[in-house]
Amino acid sequence: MPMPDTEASGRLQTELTARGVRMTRQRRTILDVIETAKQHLDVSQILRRVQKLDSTVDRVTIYRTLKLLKHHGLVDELDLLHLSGDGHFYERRPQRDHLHIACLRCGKIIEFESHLFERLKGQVERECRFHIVITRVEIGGHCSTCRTLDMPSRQAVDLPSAISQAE
Amino acid sequence: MPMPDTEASGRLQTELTARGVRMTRQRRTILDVIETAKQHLDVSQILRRVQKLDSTVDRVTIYRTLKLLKHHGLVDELDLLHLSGDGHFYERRPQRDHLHIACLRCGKIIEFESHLFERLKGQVERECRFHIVITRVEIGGHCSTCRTLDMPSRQAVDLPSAISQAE
DNA sequence: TTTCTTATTGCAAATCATTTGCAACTAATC
DNA sequence: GATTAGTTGCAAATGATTTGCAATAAGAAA
Repeated sequence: MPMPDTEASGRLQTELTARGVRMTRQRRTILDVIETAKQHLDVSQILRRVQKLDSTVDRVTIYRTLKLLKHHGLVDELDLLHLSGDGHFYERRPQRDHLHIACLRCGKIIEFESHLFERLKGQVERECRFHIVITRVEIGGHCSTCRTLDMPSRQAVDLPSAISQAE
Repeated sequence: MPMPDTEASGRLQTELTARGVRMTRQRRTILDVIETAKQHLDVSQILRRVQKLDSTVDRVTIYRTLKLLKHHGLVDELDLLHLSGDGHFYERRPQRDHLHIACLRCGKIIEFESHLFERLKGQVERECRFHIVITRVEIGGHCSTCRTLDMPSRQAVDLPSAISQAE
């Protein structure tokens, strides 16, 4: 599932620099990896890709950079319903919210935008007198392909390993 | 934030027994605690309450029982936007889905049901040809009280998203 | 009820993701 | 180029969750 390619490459770097954050060789590499990712990456995947470009970068630096980005609201942290363990996944924060729809059988992640969700947010803001800053929607179930295959259904939550993080 | 008190107490136990799961003294206590909880509990909170009733119960047993309940789809696991660390919170699975709305300043959790969300799910099922099994919606922002006080709370100081978008 | 089989438990140790302390390093500023 | 505060890599610490194992107890059968 490709991520919406809505932002110019290098935007994260621009954003951070504009906010007075010091730009290092390591950070540039990490930002580049996140920015060009076609899917949601977890820390280990980011590390692997970063180290292909610069083998000296340490895992800790990934953590620190991700924390920085989170604090600046430039990436979102997801856990995709814990489909594959308790790790977290990261994506550039998009301008429009989208739902993450995860197939519990094959692990595919679908991203979905909907005006109904926008209306739902409006309802929450009005009826709860709440100012929404961030949203996260994760939906689990069975995708059309897996339903067609009609495999015997396993317990919904019983397949932590169904998801291959293959790259 | 009280949880909707829609299910008869003891239902978890009934469900598990019906599925042929062995019922132990420890499990009964743990199920009881989860079932009568008025709020979302994390593992430590569950442990504390369980040990008030039976001090011999070990933390490990809480983990194992929660895993059991998850596998049977009887509880939902939330992380409430990592408002307080990376721990997980648990609640009985409700019959109607609800949104979790978390105040990034005071940490209050509001539960909200909406027909718009039901429509949104219908849209996903139709347009993505997807069969929904489980949903999780977590919304972060500022509640009416905190907006009225209009004062940055120190409690929320290390909340990633609180900082990011507030400015 | 007593026996039997097998799942469950508590404890200790292991594992896994993430964080922290610290000395060496380096980007941005003068 | 010198200065300084922020950043890095490494090793060790932390915190949540899991696992190995021997002892125990639930539920079925006798």
